Amino acid sequence: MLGMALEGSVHDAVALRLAGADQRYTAQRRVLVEILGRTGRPIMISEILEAASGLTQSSVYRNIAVLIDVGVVERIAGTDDYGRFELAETFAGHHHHLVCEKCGTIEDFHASTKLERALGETARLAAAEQGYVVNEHRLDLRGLCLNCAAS
Amino acid sequence: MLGMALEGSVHDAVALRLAGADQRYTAQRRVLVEILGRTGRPIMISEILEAASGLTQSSVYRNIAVLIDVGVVERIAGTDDYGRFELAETFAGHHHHLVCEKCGTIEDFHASTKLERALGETARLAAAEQGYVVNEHRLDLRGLCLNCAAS
DNA sequence: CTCAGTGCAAAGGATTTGCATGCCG
DNA sequence: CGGCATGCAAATCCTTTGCACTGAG
Repeated sequence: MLGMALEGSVHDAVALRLAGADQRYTAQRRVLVEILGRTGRPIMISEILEAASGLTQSSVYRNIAVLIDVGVVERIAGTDDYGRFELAETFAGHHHHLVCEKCGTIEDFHASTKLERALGETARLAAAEQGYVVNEHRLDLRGLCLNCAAS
Repeated sequence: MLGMALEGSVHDAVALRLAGADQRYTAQRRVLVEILGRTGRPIMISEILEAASGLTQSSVYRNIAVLIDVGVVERIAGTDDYGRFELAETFAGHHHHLVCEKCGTIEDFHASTKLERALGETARLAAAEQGYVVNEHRLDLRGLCLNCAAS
């Protein structure tokens, strides 16, 4: 599983998005998408730098910014203030996060259809009540990951 | 409404928390609690400094840290990386956030009993499936605030 | 008196930007 | 060739910390 490449369709879709913004799908950007896609949880810049050698910190920041601009990557805020990044829901599918309050690690999880329905309804209600234009919802469950709960 | 003081019971409870940690409820800390309590949404340090004159930035950071330590204040992460702070749920009541994706402002809102029940159930399920110890849940609705939707 | 609390200035640390060079189209 | 992409280093900006002073108990 590890080391396996992402489906080509993902890269094609990303290339399309970049092309639409007159941006190139360079080797480094491809590596970033590959890493984020395989990891399956939001990761920090430092983790990206460890995952692949030969990447420069500033270029990673710049390329992540570009990928965010074209809607391929999303920035996730956890409990600490280290930025974490993952593929946007268009590519990774709709999901939510389990945030460890001790180590800050974030994992993905999928909610039940029932809950998603309730969330959608709430979004509509809140929008109606407060005049908000609600684009999406995010559910975070905070607690201790398997690792931190043990120690 | 604005300019109205918080109920004394809030200050009493805060004083108790601080005393439990051998900390004093100083004038400046009282001002912070007063501001956060009246604002009713998570605000940035800069907003706190504007809301009251005579506060020093470093002292505000330090006092906010103390209040977080004793569980009176919580740090909220939005879309930008400016830290935002509000009274903990023990004092402000359980609620969720409407996050404006344009200006970053965060507003509080309360969810229906039905949704809260569904959220609790989801937390239990996720905990069971992933071995997580879930302490709390957070629901963010992302979109545009009244102000930004207009412009 | 003693020690936490406060202010001011300097230090930290993640993130951003300027600039010269490299490389794709 | 032209312009975006990249590396390196310097600059930013929120936040934290060192240190001396003040004030409450």
